[in-house]
Amino acid sequence: MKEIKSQILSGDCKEILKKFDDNSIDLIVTSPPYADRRKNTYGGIKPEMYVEWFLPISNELLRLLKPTGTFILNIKEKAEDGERHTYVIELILALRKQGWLWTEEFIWHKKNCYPGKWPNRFRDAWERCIQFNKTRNFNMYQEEVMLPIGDWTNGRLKNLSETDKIRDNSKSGSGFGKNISNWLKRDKVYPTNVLHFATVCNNKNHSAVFPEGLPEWFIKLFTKESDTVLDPFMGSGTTLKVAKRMKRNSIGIDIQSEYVTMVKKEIQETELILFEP
Amino acid sequence: MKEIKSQILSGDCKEILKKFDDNSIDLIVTSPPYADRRKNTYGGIKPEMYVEWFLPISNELLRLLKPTGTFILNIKEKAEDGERHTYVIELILALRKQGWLWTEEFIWHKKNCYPGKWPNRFRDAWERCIQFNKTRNFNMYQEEVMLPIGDWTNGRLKNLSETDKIRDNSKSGSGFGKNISNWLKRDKVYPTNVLHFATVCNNKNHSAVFPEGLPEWFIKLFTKESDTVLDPFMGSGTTLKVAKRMKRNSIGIDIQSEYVTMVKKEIQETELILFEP
DNA sequence: GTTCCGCATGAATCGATAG
DNA sequence: ACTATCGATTCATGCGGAA
Repeated sequence: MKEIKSQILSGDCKEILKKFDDNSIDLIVTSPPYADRRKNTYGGIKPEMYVEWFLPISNELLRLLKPTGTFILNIKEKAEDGERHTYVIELILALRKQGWLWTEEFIWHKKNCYPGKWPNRFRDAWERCIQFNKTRNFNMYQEEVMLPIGDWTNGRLKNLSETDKIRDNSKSGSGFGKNISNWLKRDKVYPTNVLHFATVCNNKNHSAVFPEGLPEWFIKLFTKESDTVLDPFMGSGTTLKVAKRMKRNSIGIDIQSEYVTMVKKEIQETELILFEP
Repeated sequence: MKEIKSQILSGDCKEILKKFDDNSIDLIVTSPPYADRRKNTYGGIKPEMYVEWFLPISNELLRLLKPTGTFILNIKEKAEDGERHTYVIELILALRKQGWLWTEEFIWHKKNCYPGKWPNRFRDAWERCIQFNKTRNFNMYQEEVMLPIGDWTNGRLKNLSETDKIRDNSKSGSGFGKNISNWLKRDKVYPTNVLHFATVCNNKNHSAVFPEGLPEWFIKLFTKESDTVLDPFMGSGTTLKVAKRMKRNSIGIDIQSEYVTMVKKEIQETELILFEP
């Protein structure tokens, strides 16, 4: 059995990332601090400075990602003074200019979003999970994230006549009829680019920014066992915990030492459990 | 009873819009031709030219929208050569520069999205409904789009025992128990910025780009009766039909005269039905 | 009057082939 | 090399006729 390693490092990822080799990471899943002029965590990056602040970091990420690797950026712009900020879409443009390919934008639909009421807007129930790649030949293991097929098959495809099973696509060319018999055996479908996950609502002081299901989905989709996953803004370490459980090597970085201490402790506890008889 | 008017005009909206007065429209809901789509009907605007093509039109829209009005733009960028195009997010930036406020981005989750399979991406199941405003003091009638609350209340009511129902009935004598009627009153909740609508896929005549529920939702939310709704890219006229049914005045424009003829006919039929004894 | 079932269709995307 | 066309792939839904 190959050993799985979890590295947890304390400090500014802009500097720490420089220590890692070129083309060594299979997947980056991260949720960087959002621009916010009010809060003081991470020094409170101002919206106007966000792109400028992020580009040196993403430049390192581009260097150390494998050509077959993927970068998933979970982010959502804040509303301020009645408008959505533009720093996220400006960041997309800047990252493309930096050499990234903007492959896709997944929507994370937060089924139980934060409560609240405002006169000019409704509750924000979605975030962007933006997919960037270094090349067009990235790894994607689509079968790993297939879903149970919709209920419509129960009442519909259950009992097709023999003629339907034989029927080819001579009539319409719509394609549906061609391999109709395949559908009888099928019980799974590929997902879409809209992901439904409930938010985490724990009472701990260090709350996770996303539920475990979110990094788990991307780790399944873009890596295999023994691959290496990086989260340069580790926070409470959700990505790391999931990576470890799924037998992926992982690297987590955070500027706040209390997070680092906490995650190290939790990961060690996991190790103890894993090696118990 | 006030008369409700539906104006249906044929031609290039860039020119026709010039005829309308400043500050005369309460809501614009439209789905312009997407880049490189509908080549036969709109000539297929090249992605690189999209912003340039749209800005003169949006300039007119800005002029004729009331200060309290709202502009909803339904659009989605295509994937090409392995990447998402950037013209939509460039358009957002350009519209802000033109003077629009980017208030919100609603997600239309298409539950029955187009099928297909590719090695590098999943099916695209969402579109943007981008909200722009002229001022921060736009009208928003949030109560009009409240939703029945989810399983929580349903389950609660469903699980009430017979004795509970009888007991409550005996107290009030009004058919519904006091407690139950309280639950019913509280049976609504505000929606979020994620909208779930199936796409239109019937085997009827000209197909609509969005289901009636979509413009209906925005018309409820941003207008009241006798207000005026505009769709400069009318197409099969979904927005117009819904506006008429909801007693809003409406203006529809399309460059294709066959669409104009068709919608005119359908709207007239609606009138006949409305005025029948 | 329901329920069931056949059928067509949809702002899709990629890769190969042809001009 | 660059563009246009075509085939292959895939899934949830509304409509209408039948049971």
